[in-house]
Amino acid sequence: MRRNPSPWSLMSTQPVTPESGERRRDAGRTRAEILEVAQREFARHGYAGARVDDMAALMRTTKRMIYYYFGNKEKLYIAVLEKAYTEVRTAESAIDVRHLAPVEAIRTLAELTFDHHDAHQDFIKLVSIENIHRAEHLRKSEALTNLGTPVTGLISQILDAGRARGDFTTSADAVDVHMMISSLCFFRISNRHTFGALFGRDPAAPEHRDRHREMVGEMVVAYLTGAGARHM
Amino acid sequence: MRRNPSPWSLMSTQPVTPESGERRRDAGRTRAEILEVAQREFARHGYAGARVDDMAALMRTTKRMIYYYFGNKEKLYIAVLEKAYTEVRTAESAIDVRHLAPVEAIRTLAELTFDHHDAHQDFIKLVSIENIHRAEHLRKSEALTNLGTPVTGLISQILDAGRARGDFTTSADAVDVHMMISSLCFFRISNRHTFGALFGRDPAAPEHRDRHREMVGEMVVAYLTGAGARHM
DNA sequence: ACTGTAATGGACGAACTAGTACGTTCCTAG
DNA sequence: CTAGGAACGTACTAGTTCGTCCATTACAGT
Repeated sequence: MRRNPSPWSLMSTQPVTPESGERRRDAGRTRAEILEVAQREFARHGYAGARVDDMAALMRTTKRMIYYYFGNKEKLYIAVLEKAYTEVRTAESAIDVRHLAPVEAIRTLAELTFDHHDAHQDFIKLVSIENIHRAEHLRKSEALTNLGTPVTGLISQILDAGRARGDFTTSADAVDVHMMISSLCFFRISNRHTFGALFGRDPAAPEHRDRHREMVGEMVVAYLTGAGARHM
Repeated sequence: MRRNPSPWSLMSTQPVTPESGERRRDAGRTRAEILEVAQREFARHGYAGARVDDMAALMRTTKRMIYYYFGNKEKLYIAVLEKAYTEVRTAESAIDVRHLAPVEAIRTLAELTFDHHDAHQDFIKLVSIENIHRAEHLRKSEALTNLGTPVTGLISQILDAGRARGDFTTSADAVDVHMMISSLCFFRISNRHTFGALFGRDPAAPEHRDRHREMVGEMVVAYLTGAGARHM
């Protein structure tokens, strides 16, 4: 039942014996593989729908190891969430648009967010699943609740700079702007299946990506620069 | 274990004995109550997470009746989906913005969509759940796949009229515009829990509703009327 | 009243599923 | 080389969960 019988080398917690080929026992590799398979299975079937036995069958180790390293199904799920969120946050903090003028900075930020969502569809599924469960697992994780989000700070700076230059007319607040950008990037991935079934067009299909990316950037910029305003 | 032991009268398929008080046997009422409870439970726990036994405990009838009327869990779930989608589609087809000028028509459509999402959060959860399962149940329902969506036709008309008058500058297509509007309305409900946990603000809280409604309308109008354009 | 049938209830079973008891093997420190 | 613990595998269990069997009751038409 094992898959991928070919030799391979994944991350190892023990830097000793680096190039020595294959190890029979490698806690780091086993842990990593469990997390990898678990993420795929949870994303595919939801929390309750994912089966621990099925995960075990998809791994090069046994179910016993899942419980050895993670204790129970919920802790495994939380570990998957933590890993996924941490990766996302790492990528997010690498964004640097300080060298750009406010309008192009916010547009670039929106487009990078777009690309990031497009490239991490499993993560989006996990977030959707977590929302169905009212974020009860996310709230149990100190690692995640403490992990602040620097992106609103960045947006706040861009908005201030844009208002100072007179480019932005709205009094919009950073959290709201971030929410709008996320909305536009998230939906076309999260709802691609129902939307596709009802409208005959998979919104996450590659042929729409470039057009949608530009639309998202345009919408955000158009809103902030205040066209079509119904301001008093 | 029964709840609500008080007498009541819900919809009945048999119009005979209308005011005669209580009926012991009423297929219509039983069916309706099963669907009602099932919708709540599926929305709360997801498809796999919802328990048929739990539903039965929440009803004034027994689990046997669920299987008597719906056959199995999946068919019950599909019936819930069909009911929810049909209700939404009915409300949607009642929208009439033909008396408005294009700009205000699209803004009103966006705001009505916003209010509709805000008022039907259980439906949004069902859609999220269905997307986790790649819309496999939705696709099994002829009633749903045949049910075309008139909203894109409406948007198409508005876009044409707006372009004819020179109000709209974009070449945006109706399905894309509908997707953007849906994105903005859907996300703040579907992701309220994770977003709220990470940013300390529940985006679906009542105190943000009016501001967000206006933001959504503004974004759509601003985009279509083409402010901040990076057009070639 | 009477009878066929739709509607209903309760108890049960087979299969599944999270989690564990216990024994074994590999790796490394000393 | 050799403990001793970390890493691992097999087989199992206890509880859950979907679905069904069979008996029973209310209702409508005659």
